[in-house]
Amino acid sequence: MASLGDLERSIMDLLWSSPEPLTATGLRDQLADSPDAAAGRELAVTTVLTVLSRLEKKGLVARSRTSRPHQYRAVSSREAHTVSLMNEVLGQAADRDAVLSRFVGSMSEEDATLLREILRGRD
Amino acid sequence: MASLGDLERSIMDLLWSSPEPLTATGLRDQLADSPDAAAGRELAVTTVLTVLSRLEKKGLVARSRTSRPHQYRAVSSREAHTVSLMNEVLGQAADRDAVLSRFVGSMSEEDATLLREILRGRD
DNA sequence: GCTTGTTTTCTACATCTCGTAGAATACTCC
DNA sequence: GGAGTATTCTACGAGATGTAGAAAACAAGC
Repeated sequence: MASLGDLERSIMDLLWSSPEPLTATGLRDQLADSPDAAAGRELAVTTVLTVLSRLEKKGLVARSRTSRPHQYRAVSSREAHTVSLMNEVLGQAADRDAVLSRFVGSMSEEDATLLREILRGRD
Repeated sequence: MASLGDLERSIMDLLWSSPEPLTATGLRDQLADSPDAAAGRELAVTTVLTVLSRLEKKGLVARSRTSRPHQYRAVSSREAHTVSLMNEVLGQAADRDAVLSRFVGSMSEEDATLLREILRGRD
């Protein structure tokens, strides 16, 4: 349940960045304006709607059907999603200890320091 | 470059678990014996060979061609692979700080303790 | 060297996902 | 109830994956 296609990701990026829900047309316009190579295209609105439906089915997007141009928003934040993915990956590992150990070993000194602080804050 | 299909994963699991390199036939037999639902099937050897070739192309498997039944082994350990995936996920996050923070927040007290010890050991 | 059994490569097809969008349908508002 | 706008249905191409037969390559004995 992890991977997203390029367009799916571009759309999620816009939704994650937007504090307000967006419409399909709004998204289409933002995609066209985006400097992002993977997104800077002139897409049909139906294309965006199709992808939004798929994202909704995947549980990443929620839509409000009350008003007519439906309003779309990300179900969870980008960070929450990233963490879900990390936990998904970590979850299917038999040996958490070894994985976490290697994970920490693979990170930069800055990240390690950051992690220490986060752990200090946690209770 | 992340996701693996069910059969690919079953095969990688066997390779990761085996201290010795395995042959296609050996893998086929182990797959047949496996209680794993996703793997407990009678596959043709050619099927296993096809998947092994794909895994080799993905850089997950290496094979020795010197002797005739080729010997296949995982290029890196299961843990190393898991960590790669975690870093891949984390790497595409703009805000590492927020992600790591949430990640730590999402873990159990045991894992947090584990993490503290790992960080203590690290220098 | 040729035959035979084994192993590997080539080729192929079905299914699924994703990008893409036209056709058809559903709404809304005047 | 039209006209315009928005959504759903349907569809197709490309790529990934599961699956395996046909063909080619190879090893070993005769």
